[in-house]
Amino acid sequence: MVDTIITVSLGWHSRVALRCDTWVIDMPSSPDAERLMRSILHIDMNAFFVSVELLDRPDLVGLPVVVGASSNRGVVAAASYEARRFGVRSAMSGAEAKRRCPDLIALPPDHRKYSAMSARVRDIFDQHTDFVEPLALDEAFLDVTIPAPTLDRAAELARHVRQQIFDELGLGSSVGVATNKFIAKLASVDAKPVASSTGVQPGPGVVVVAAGEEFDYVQRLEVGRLWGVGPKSREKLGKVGIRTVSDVTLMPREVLRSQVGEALTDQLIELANGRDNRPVVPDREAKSIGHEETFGVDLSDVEVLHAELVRMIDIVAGRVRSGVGGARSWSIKVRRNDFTTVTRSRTWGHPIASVSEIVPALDALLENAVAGHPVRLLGVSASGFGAPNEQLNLFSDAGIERGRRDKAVDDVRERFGGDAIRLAGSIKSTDRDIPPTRR
DNA sequence: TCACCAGTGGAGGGTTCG
DNA sequence: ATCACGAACCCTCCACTG
Repeated sequence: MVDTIITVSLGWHSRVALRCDTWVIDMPSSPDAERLMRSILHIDMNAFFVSVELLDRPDLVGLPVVVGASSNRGVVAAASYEARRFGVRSAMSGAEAKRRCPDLIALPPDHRKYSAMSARVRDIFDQHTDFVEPLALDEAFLDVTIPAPTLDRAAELARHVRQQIFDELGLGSSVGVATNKFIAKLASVDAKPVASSTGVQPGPGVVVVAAGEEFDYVQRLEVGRLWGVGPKSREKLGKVGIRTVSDVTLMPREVLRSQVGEALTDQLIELANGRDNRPVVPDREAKSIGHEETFGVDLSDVEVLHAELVRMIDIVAGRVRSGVGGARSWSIKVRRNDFTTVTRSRTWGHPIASVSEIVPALDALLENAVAGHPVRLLGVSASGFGAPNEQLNLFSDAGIERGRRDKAVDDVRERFGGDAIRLAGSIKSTDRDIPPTRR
């Protein structure tokens, strides 16, 4: 587990960092709490998608711009601060955004562009620490304890990184500095610009929550600000009179547990006291890979659904093969037109990724999941990754054929692009030259 | 035969987050 | 009835094992 051990001397005591795992502190004698302190940064890009687009469209700077929501069906993926003045928020429907701000400019999203820019931001982070944990394209945690053992030094570093991102990439960001992840993330919110109906205030850019002030910092916050408390849990907590973070610290453990369960209770108590000992984990590996789509119109035709299923399995299996190679568990997800959602899954004794092996199994689950209802959404996902067992294939001709075919498909796509080849099973009967088979 | 363990792993449903 | 998508994680039930 431990691939690198770094020891640094920090004055009269030393620290040992176990890479990819956790922090262990070499503690000589006195029970000085400060000794356990880490320097954590939460860096959040300001209106990231929009800001990236504006680099190519300087004419739009200062105007209300959103990415996404170009059709009335889509939602806002990111909004400029000028757009936020009108109450436009991310995840808002396009129709609603347009209603609040009639002059809104909506740009189509270009995910590849944002990924590329995100990688450049990441390069800057990497110059300052090995401990970078991305949360999304536009935000990350950095453990900078090694270059900046005090929060003052960390704040200095934060200002430097922020300046560097602006100078080299032309993008704005906000940084929270604290002794743990949770507090750092809260602080980065306070570091952001503020858009009100009167105008856009710049915001401090870097906000530090000093060591020892974590508890006071969170007490007055609304309970929904705690990580893991969404609308449902908020509702449950409200039933027992909990509205603020402070209420959580005053409530008996058992009451919390009865409302939100064991795991969340433990987490809430820690966070509500301003504590959070989760390490910054670099290079987190994906535990599942999936793909799902909501159809333009609800689908009822079994044959069409089958074709869609094959298409999605093909997409996911391709990604799985290009990763670890195979997955033991494969599941489908069906959302019916009445919004009920069901999942069905199957687990194999060994990892697989061969379409011809997966399709029949998931197809059998599909019928059961659909149960005659029109389908609004269909999804496929894989988990339990591992290398597929080649040995098994060697003993059967069919296995060898399977392996060869999937490999051939991957190769064609590699050279000629993802659309160059499709599986026959993913072609709807109406697309074919032959009439649909009767069922 | 019943009850109880404790642990493990699969299934299926659900919540949260960005 | 907040919309889409992708992922992580949690809870509960259940079967199996020793």
